[in-house]
Amino acid sequence: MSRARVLLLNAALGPLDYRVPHGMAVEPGSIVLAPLGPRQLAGVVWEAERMPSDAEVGDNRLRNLAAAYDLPPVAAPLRRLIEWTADYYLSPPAAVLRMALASASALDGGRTAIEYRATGHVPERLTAQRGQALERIGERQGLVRELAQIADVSDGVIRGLVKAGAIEAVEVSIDDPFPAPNPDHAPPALSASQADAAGTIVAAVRDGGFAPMLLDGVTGSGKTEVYFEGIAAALREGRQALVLLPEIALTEPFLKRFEARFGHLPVAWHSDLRSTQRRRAWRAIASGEAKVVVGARSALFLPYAHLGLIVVDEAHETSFKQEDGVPYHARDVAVMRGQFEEVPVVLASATPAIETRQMVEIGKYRELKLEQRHGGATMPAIETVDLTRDPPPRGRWLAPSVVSAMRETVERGEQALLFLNRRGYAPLTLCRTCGHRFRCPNCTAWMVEHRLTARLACHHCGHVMPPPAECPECHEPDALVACGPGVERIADEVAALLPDARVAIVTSDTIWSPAKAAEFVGRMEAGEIDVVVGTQLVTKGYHFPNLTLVGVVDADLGLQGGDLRAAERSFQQIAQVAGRAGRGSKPGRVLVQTREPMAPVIQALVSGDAENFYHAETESRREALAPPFGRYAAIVVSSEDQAEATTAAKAIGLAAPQVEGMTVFGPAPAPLAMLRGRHRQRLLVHARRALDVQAVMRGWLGEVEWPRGVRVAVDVDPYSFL
DNA sequence: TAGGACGGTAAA
DNA sequence: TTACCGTCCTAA
Repeated sequence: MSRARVLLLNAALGPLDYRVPHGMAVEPGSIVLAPLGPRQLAGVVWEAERMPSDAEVGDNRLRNLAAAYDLPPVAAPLRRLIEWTADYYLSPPAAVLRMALASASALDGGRTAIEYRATGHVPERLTAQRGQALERIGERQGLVRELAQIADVSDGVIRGLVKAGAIEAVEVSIDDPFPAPNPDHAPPALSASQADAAGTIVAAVRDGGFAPMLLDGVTGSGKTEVYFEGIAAALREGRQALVLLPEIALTEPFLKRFEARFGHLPVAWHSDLRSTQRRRAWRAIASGEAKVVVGARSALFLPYAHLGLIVVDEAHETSFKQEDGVPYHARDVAVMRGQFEEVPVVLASATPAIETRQMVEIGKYRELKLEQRHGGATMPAIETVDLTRDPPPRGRWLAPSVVSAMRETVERGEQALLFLNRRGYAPLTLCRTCGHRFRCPNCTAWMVEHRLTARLACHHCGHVMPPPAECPECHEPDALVACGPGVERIADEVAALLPDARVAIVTSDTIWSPAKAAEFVGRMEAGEIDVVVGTQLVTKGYHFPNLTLVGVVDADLGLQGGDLRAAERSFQQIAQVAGRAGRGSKPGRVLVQTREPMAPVIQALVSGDAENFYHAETESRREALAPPFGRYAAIVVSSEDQAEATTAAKAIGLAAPQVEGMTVFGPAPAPLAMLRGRHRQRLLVHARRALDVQAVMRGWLGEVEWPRGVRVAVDVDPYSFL
């Protein structure tokens, strides 16, 4: 009897055994439909020996598989990746599998229509009309109505011929195919160092095999053109290429550049796709028809038919770390996928993460360096503006020197960008009379005022309320004041200072779709915007030749909170936003407002001596055995009931095993002690590199029980300590 | 006694 | 996760 172990799309369940009915052929990787209780669920056949199940189920208790989908099986490298990801991030394999089978409707088939064509069989009763129809239709194929028109007979005649067996129905796909990008459409003229780097990537793609590379080039050095050559090589080899971008807002400029280079658009994959687009893209990826896929991190787990290259652009971006569901880091998983698929992986960044630099250092990744900006552009000069010496007037946030630089820039007909990583108008609303602060009822967070949409909003749970007319505590009217700046408030300030300047606000509130991003890019390029005020959304990817001034409104913002990566992240963010300046023929200037101009991060930016800063950061991490020299894992215990969360967290803490090389801190209230109505306690686990911390934690958490309302989430390699 | 809320458990 | 079952409670 033939049995199959199936991993179903049900995160709560391990693999289950089924009987394979007669006439059904399955192999490891086959996508199947299996009965589960009263329902049917999709799943994938797995090697039984790799997916141990708790107890063997006797043959007599097995149920038959309901169906095998007519789809290519999930290939072994992807199955290994799913196992690895589940194992490393302590997540259910089924939850990872769900990301691979991303679209339930994709399994059921593409959009089809029924067309008809002649079979060659001559019907018994061959009337004049039937004869005419068959003669005129010949080899042609089409809908009943179309054939009737061609033959100049009524629909009935055609239907009669179908019944008589002279014409047959065929199911055809009516999804338009994705046109294949052409590697020879418009090859670029590369600089010597670009050509060098491109040559290495091309060779790696041609040779095949796992080859992790860091493409480390200053902002504006033309990294995209370089890895495009790798994509061209993959296309010539008849293989697929995957490009991961950190934000869907960045896909738009990418698509334009891609189309200019390859003549056609790549296939886009992101959370904003409509279900029909998603289904079509998934099927094209699985069949191999989709040659180049550009997408957000979720594109990483798709079942590529012949993958030849993976590119992670802006690889230092923290948005590659997924925070909910399976908490994986797309940059790290991309490298693992490259290893299992045996294909090169290019991590592109102007400001690589310390983890990535360390891999270069120990010789695991090859480094491709681009030291110069492309096309003769120079790196912008970075200057500090000491807010303690050159302070803005009361109630304003732009220092006089920044204002005059901005004025000059706009008067020259050039564009300026002000960067502040704070959405909305003001981060806190306060009652001047009684001191009441507006806080979110569900989270440990202030309600942020948004004037554009006229409401207060919580940035963590989405709770909104209308702007209050009076203080809810003391009922004093006109006593409420907005505290601190957000991008909207800076935009107001710019409008007051330069009344004629055209100001655009760029945040996830205004750029929430690729279409919106395209519109913004278009207005920027057409010169319809003088000053952009934006959050981290504008720090990367964009290329505006006429943008010559960048102002960083608050460089100290990112250094708060004592996060282990705070200094590194500040450096990356400011270096990236500075990199938007002077990308064309005109030189760029960057003004960084800070209260601590002597802080190492700021000094590193101003002096351009990043190496020293990185070296110091790396050494302090090494000393603290912080990543990548050691590992952290966070255990977040949450419940709607505060006492329940605390009790469960304590129980987990008490059950912590004594293991050499592992230290457990906490429990303590998590940094956001309340989030979306759930009280949160956190334990932080630190482990030496060599320790199999996942195995220890599996054993540990497997022993502890907690009540139904308590959720325990493990985050391996957490990014937000905040 | 019907019906609903809740908790426990099986699903192959 | 979802479905189902038993228990307990309340309303009628």
